[in-house]
Amino acid sequence: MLKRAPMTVVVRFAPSPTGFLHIGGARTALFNWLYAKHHGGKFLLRIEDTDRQRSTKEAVDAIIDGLQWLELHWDGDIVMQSERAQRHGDVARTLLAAGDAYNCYCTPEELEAMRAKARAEGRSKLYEGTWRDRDPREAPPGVKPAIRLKAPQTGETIVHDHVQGTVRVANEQLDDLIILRSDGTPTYNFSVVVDDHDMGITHVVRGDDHLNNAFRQIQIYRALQWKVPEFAHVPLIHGPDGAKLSKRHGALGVDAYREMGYLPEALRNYLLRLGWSHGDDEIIATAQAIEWFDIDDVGRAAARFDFAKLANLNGHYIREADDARLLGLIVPRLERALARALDQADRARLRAALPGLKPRAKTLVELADQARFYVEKRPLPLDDKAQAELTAAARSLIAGLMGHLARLEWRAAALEEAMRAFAEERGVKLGAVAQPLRAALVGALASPPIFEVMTVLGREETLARLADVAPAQSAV
RNA sequence: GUCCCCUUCGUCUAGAGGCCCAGGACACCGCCCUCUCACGGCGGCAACACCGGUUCGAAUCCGGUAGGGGACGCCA
Repeated sequence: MLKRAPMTVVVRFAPSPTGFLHIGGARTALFNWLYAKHHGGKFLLRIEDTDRQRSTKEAVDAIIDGLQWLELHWDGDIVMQSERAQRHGDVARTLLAAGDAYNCYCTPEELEAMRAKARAEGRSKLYEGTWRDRDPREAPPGVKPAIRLKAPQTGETIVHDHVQGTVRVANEQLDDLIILRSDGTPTYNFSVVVDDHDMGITHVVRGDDHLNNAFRQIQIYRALQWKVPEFAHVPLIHGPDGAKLSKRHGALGVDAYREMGYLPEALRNYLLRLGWSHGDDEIIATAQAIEWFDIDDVGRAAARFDFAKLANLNGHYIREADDARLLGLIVPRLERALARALDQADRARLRAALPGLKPRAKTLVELADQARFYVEKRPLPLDDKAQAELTAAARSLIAGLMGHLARLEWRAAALEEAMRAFAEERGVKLGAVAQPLRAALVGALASPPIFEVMTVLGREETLARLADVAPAQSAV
């Protein structure tokens, strides 16, 4: 007996380029990618651009950029569905020749009437099979026919779905779908089947808005006598209010998340946990996800998008991120904000400041924002609270401090020791010294530890910033 | 309207008949740490949609109800 070689998994992500790569699509891509990696299979990319009206080059680029940013790399060349129209037409005509499909000469008006009638009668089958058995010689002259599949009229079509379970529908609910339009172009459901077959797709993992399409597609596979692939229809992502995700709540392109300062690994981790879990684990590195992921474990219910949780995860990954990498990510943001290029000294200072900045930011936007004071040119802008903190008393206290600072060894520990001594000498708490210093050095009342700030800033810059707020010479 | 799917804390989820008067995480609220803000630690609030049934026993199985979602194109 012939032993079949273990099936190699081949999956695909097949977006239609009518907009950016949105977050739901990103998750579908992630699940496909993880499934392929887990099984040592292939992850292919196919662009479904058969709708020439709505497909754009920009959208194709956005999808490619998005996948690359998320580090979801595909295998082989990108398949452009539009380039396969000839093949689709050939297969459709094969079906026609074999009698498994037929020409339909109905006009749009006739179809519209049928639809209205079906709805009025509470039927889901819209096309009545008018031309299914009618003699083609009765075809009205001058009307170009569309080709319809001669779908089974009895029995049922069953999908053994890896996520949804066994779903069945009576064939009498389904009508004869068009596979080739009257202009000769293939329809979506037909192109998908031909392409998935030709690409050797073993597992179709996609959004569950396609579950209904699976029935039609299976009928096509059967008519063609092709092996039906495995299916896994993953639930859609909803907005915070439970309604379909809209732009307002996060149906943004992944490029928007990048702009908002999220790290790709954080987004991957977040998207992974939306609808899938591994016990109580929350922080799951990609390598670990590849090891654990199985499409059968994806839940069937739609999940709501939650920015707070994404932010929390992002904070975690920022803390874990390499300083050099973060520096590279925030420099362009700072240069934009400051409207000037950062030099080596600026970069060195930021690099030194990063360990203290990291635990305080949830996004790169926050990180850059909080790092800004380190490279701001004097005189440092002070926010309202810092302004209020710098009372006359606080300013003269700073003036009194400057003399000490000029002589100190410039190390955080030594600075702290000296400040504590200074505070004690004056009979005040350390905070009474630290907060005015922070106001003057940072321009705000929240920052990394003030002695660390002073160390990173250096003696010269520190004293200069203090001098900027200290009362003129004679003050004590 | 028709077909299909879904329903555990506010949110993401664990849970596959007794381990659960339901566990974790985020968010929120306290406390601790502390020069501020974070991080971190500790603690708290908070859910099995509803109604029947099966069973000695149900979040887990079955049926119904309600609510939500998706699909119904010569769009993809």
